[in-house]
Amino acid sequence: MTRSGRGGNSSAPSSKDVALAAGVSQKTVSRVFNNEQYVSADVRQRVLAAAEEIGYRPNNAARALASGRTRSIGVVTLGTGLYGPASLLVGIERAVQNAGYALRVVSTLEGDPSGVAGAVESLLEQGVDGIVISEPIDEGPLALQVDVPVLVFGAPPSFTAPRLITAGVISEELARIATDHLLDLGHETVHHIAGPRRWYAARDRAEGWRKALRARGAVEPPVVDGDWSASSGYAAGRVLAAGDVTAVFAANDDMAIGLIRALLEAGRRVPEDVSVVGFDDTPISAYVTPPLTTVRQPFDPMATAGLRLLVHAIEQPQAADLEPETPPLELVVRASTARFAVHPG
Amino acid sequence: MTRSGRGGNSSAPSSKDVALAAGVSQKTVSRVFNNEQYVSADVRQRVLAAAEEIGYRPNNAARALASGRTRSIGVVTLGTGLYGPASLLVGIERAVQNAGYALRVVSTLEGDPSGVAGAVESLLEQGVDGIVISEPIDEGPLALQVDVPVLVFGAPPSFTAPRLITAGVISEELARIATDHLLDLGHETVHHIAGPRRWYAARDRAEGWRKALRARGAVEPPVVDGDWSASSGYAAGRVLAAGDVTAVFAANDDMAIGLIRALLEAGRRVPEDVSVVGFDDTPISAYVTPPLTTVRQPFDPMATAGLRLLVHAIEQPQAADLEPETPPLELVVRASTARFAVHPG
DNA sequence: GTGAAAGCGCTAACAA
DNA sequence: TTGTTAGCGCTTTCAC
Repeated sequence: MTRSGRGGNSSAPSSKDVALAAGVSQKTVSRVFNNEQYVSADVRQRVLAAAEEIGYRPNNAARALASGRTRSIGVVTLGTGLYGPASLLVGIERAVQNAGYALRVVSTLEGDPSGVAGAVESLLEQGVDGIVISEPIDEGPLALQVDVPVLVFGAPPSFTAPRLITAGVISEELARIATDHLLDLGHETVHHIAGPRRWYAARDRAEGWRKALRARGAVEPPVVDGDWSASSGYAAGRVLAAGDVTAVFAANDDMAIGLIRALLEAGRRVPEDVSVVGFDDTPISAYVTPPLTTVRQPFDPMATAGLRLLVHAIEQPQAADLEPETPPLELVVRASTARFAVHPG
Repeated sequence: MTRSGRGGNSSAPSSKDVALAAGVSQKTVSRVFNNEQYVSADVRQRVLAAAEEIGYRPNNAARALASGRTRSIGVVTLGTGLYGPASLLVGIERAVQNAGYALRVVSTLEGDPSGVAGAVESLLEQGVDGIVISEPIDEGPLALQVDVPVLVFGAPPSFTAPRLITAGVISEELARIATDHLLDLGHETVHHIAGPRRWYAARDRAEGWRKALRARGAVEPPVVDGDWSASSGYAAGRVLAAGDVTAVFAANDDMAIGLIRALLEAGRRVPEDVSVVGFDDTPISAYVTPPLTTVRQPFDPMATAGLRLLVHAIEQPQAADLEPETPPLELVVRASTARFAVHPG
């Protein structure tokens, strides 16, 4: 057992080994692997060949320690498979990689005592150059003591951090569009099945719905609470089916699907008796019965746009923040909505 | 500007600063933060207080460099929002955190030239103690040169690595259960809408379906190819509706939903004319019309069980691998399947 | 129980 | 264009 006794696998070749094999200094190897200028093509070749030969792989921990930068971004996500958060995470993954950064993920189970603050702390320990908080929920005012930039999707008013960037605040706008669509079809008012109140995304949608109603002077029916699940949409549907409803805007497609099921079971036809609009445009929404009218969340553009701001803040700390761009908003009209007609019964 | 010029933020306190403040040696601070023994309660208190006071946070890069271990696990995932991969990722996230490790994620877009090998390489550079390959697709024989243990979900025969662990090989079994259910209902045979052939998960399901048919001596209709999307299920449904079908097993719920839509549009009733079974038990499957009979993929137990093996292999490199445990298999019977009856028409 | 010294593999600053 | 030197913040070894 002649291991070095020190860190890790004594056999993993270091840049020193490469230098030795290529007959150059260790610093030159470093230059080559960082694509610095002032390395002759010849030397670069030799170094690369030697590295390949002995199976050298740069050690990121050492690099991070020496440079103080990790070229990695941490994301705080919710530990749920919900379509929204999951899709946003996928978009963030892609965008982070495209920007040339590595991704570290910490998930905060809902109800987690340490919550977002704990997750951020853990990312900071791991070492990240920037942090993304995806789909935040309200856990009370939160002051983040961080010196890296923090990107939050959903502009929650109770977050503070020295270098806070917000992006993707379009739920409200989309909710207005959804509600307006129903109002435009002649419905006197629109009911709303909301997501959990602690979610900023749920609040934004409820707010957009409310504003659309007020703008038309429509009466504002009480919000029915859901938890994003189809099952909660179903429960809400049973409640709504008992009263008189002609139009419902559900805060996501899953709840819309549960709602439709409850409506059908109660003998209400969709869209003849009740029009339903969802939110997200999940891939199956076009194939349920009836195909669902919904608004599309542009997750990928949101992630790309947000990351652009974050990377800018990381790499140009002095510069002013970039202007956020607004991703395209889209209403997808399918068969779950129809013009309001006075009931024959 | 009196920055050290060296790595990172010169103001971030180090264990040396804590040592100074607490009047102990730097090594003692290290002991405290690693919960080593042989530190008096008194000293431990003082160190912790001092650390708190000056806002000390251990630096993981330095720790990794010195120890050769990162206490992090890397996962190679597909950059898709598909329910299966996304749910498995969520389970892995949770399991990794529970095991006290940090998570690094690299996604491989399908069609990515460097593919899994490139993703693994990038994780190795980042430094991980173990690697998880989630939902792999076949990119040809792949020999991973890695000295950390690698956990693969789905036991693909063409992966090799010095310390390979496989878990979650239950798709085939579940597919048999789904197919048997239809056969038990009296259907003479069962059609299959498969996922993309490059996915091991798709192959396993097709294989389970095939074995179930053979075990009963049922004729084996040609497989209809899908791509996991509801849209491809719909396309497959149009094809199937043209022939005579009484029972279909779709390789996931989304395709089943698309299929049902196509069937309904073609005037076939579900389940009266055609029975349909899906795969996954997505949260909405109970609320579509008709509610879908499906088999449940136990993602969380799969992730937990897999990670147990991986962490064991990381922490007890000498010991034999643990025995894999089989998560519970579950058929969820709802309203999309019915006993076969000779058509009145 | 505690501390001193060395060094993990790399980058930064400066020199040649 | 290349090399030398120092040192990032920690863990390891070994001495006390």
